[in-house]
Amino acid sequence: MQSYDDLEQAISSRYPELSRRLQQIAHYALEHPNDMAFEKVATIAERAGVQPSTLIRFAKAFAYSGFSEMQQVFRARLMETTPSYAERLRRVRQQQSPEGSPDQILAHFITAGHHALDHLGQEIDPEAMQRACELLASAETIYIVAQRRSFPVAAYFAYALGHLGLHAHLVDGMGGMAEQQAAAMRTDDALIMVSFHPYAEETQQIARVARDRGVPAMAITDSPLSPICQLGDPVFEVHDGEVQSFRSLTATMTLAISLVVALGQRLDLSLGGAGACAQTRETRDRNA
Amino acid sequence: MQSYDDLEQAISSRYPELSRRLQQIAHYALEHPNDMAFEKVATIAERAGVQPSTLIRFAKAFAYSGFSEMQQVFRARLMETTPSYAERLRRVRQQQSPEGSPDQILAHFITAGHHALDHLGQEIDPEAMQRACELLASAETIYIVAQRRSFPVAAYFAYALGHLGLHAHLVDGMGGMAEQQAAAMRTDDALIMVSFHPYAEETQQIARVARDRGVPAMAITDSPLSPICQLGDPVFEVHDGEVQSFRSLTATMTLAISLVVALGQRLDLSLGGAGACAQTRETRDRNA
DNA sequence: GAGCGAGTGAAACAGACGTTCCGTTATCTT
DNA sequence: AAGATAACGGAACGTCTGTTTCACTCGCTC
Repeated sequence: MQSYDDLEQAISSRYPELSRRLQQIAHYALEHPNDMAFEKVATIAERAGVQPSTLIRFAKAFAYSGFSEMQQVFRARLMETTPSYAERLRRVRQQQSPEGSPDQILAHFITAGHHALDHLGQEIDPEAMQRACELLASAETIYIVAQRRSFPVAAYFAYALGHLGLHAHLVDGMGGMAEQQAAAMRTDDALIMVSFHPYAEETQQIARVARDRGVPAMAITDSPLSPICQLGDPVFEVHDGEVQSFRSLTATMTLAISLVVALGQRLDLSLGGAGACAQTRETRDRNA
Repeated sequence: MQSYDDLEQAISSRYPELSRRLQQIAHYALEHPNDMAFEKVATIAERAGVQPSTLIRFAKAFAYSGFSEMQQVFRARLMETTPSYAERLRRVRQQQSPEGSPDQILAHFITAGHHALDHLGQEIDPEAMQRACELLASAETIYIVAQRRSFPVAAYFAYALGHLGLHAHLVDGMGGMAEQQAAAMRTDDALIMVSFHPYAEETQQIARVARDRGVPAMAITDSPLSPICQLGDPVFEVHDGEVQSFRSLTATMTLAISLVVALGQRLDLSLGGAGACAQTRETRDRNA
């Protein structure tokens, strides 16, 4: 029982057979693992509303020699993955521009990526994701438009949606035919727009075409002031790290894959179980 | 001096004026903050090679009432951002397949992204990044090849390298002309290959052409068993999260942007200061 | 309802801990 | 070179901590 995972599981599973006071401690331990790691027995006992001796009984009930030995497990939990992550976040907060050797630059973007992912989780509206899934699930054909720096995201959408067996059409503007490609959109289709500052004109153009033709459109962008904000619904605002105009697409790509997988699950469910599952597996083998 | 950031900065800045033993402790404290948070005075003293009393002198030198008070700062550091992040990582380790509502799926990929970034930092060889930069810096034209799921990475490379003012050529195989496009490669060019399981045949084909023609080639792939491992140098092995065959490109894209920025910095340096800087800024404004 | 056993609370104990103190050593000044 | 000052090592001290012990209570069984 040296890992916290094991201990946590043991506490959970043996909870019912514990005595009342021991349950009280189990409750407190799982809810305040930080206290368990740092505080003295007396402090924890007081906060949990038990006697210090009961804490030792608790530890012994889980085969530790005493409380101190159990406390080591709670401390190890804080040491395992944490320090490097928190450490690096701290660095980036202080030093904004990446400098030095290539691996220092890599370390910088890794940290910036962590940051972006954290924010992504906090800022995305669950209800908007739900709406986006429904929008895409009911579309006959899905058009995707994104230029320049956003283009890799579009390429990813096109590839992944194709894998779900959906009709996905990448409006790449090849041969200057973007608007002609977009002109084929119908009201039972859907459009995915991705655009970041300074917002390529071509993308806005197609967004307006979609609005005029009544084609439902969702958007991924970087600011509520973005011109495509009024042209899409739902709109996802993503804040990726940016350095010297080079935007890391970490958060954006994560949002993209999440949408695709959520959509895939929704389609599986609506088709119902086994058959759909087989279809997914069949699709899977065509990967590159 | 209640935040770890302040303490760290104070230790760094006052380091020169400290006595020899106190410097010894300063060194140890910054390198082993975990020990400082958890271990007893005697343990830390032994590991740092000083007497316990010296540790108290150290703490008092930074205006703490004693060692214990200073230790609280090191402990607080571990509590601040940690639990949620480590907690989520733990969940993902247990539950591999994402299920549930769209935002739960998003949360899953966010955590997987954190994971992938952590590993990226540990696994990438700094020396290989250095070599890759030199390779790309000295190339006349940079060719990029990647198919299907890897294609978004190639698109990103092509866009970003173009922004550095380099000749970047995306071998997209349009119209089945991939090999003809590749045939233009010369020995003073360079090739970037990106390929993940199951390794598109077209990419391997072009990799062989490059080898036969003596064109230096770097590779990003997902396994040492990948067929392009022997065809490239340096080779970067990246382990992105994968769910139901949908590969999150988080780590790969982070590596890509890092390479590009490191390369950009190298070019700036070799061109020398102001002029190159202005060029970068000029390029910046053309972004989309 | 009496006897039994596990569970619990509170105080006592032994050991460890952080801290202080003082003799010694090193470093810089005059 | 000698003194003065700061730094240091190591032992001693008093406190605090984890643990143990034991008396007591509660809940069950016969």
